[in-house]
Amino acid sequence: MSRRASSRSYLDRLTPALRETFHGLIDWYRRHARDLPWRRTRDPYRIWVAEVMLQQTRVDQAGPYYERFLRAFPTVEALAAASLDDVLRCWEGLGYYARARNLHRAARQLVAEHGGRLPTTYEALRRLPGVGPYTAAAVASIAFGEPRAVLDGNVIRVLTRVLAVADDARASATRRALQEVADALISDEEPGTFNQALMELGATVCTPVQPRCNDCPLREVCRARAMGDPTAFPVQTPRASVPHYEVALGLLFNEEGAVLIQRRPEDGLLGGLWEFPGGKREPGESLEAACARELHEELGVRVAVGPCLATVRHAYTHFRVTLYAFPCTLLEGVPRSRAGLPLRWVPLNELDHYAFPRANRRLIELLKQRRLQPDLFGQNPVR
DNA sequence: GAGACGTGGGT
DNA sequence: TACCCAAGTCT
Repeated sequence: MSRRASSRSYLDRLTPALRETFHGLIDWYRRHARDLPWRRTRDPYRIWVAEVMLQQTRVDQAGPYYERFLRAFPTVEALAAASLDDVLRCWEGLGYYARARNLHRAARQLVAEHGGRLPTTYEALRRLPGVGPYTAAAVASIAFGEPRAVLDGNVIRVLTRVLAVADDARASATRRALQEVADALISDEEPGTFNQALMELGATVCTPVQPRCNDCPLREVCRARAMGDPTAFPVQTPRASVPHYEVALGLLFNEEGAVLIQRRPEDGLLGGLWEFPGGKREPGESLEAACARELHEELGVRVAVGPCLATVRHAYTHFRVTLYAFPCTLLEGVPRSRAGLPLRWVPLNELDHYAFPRANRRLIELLKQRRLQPDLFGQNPVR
């Protein structure tokens, strides 16, 4: 079963009949393609934005963001001229915020060095921050007609099923061999359409669960279907379970009723987004103590911690958190970020002007609902 | 190469 | 509830 990684290949499974059937995907696509916003444009910038938004993101979720983002930043120049905060605010809720930071950085790079135009080749696109093999192939083929095969989750699923690939689909040797197959199949006349056809098939017919094999144009040549259980492919190793953290957040109000927020470092998790100060509870520590300790460590102040006002649970990719929000009263000191992060006092009705992580935003919504019960805030009036 | 990096929907 | 995962990229 296992071969030397350097020699792994599935090209010998590409029979003439199978190649012919794959070629028919372009016609299938013309009849079944969904009408999606980014399929109505030839503008390379718009196609680029769409492909970045679609990384690890469902079409239904990206759709509204795509429209809104391009209204706000209709051109490379407009995106380059915007502040990162404005870009992140537009991206809030879409996740993987490095995509927005890289898009912004790449736009500035293009304006500074490339006349604000997108590169027209795979190799040149690949050099832009946030543009990996998938995005470079997608933009090069769809916007510029370059025959470069995309290999995304959809294509991997379709190919491993049709060819009954029993190797771990996440292994790099398998990826390379599948890329080789996709390169061998792609249409030289309509590479962009072929790429989208293969992805569309994976997204709408050859789905992870309950694939619609009876509607599949590849059903006659699909080895997985012949074997009886298409969902046995792609073969992947199960993920490890994720840790769960408890995080105490401090709601520190000033005399005007504004609350203190701080901006996260621009690299790493949720980079560049704003949040309430706080941090993880340590073993044997109460949540209230964790809140006071974190505010002391981060802001150099001593606070009295009131009763918990709200909790939010949230699942990230590789861990899980529960947020606990505590109203805090300043006892000693003036808040200053020890890490040199930007701090700001913000009236509750202006929190919408800042990009927050989803879990923080849900917390804000809960607190707004309780504005009519000022006693909940104890000695910290909301108004 | 393995792990970091978000979020929402489906089962 | 808990787990899976979706048009990936970076380090």
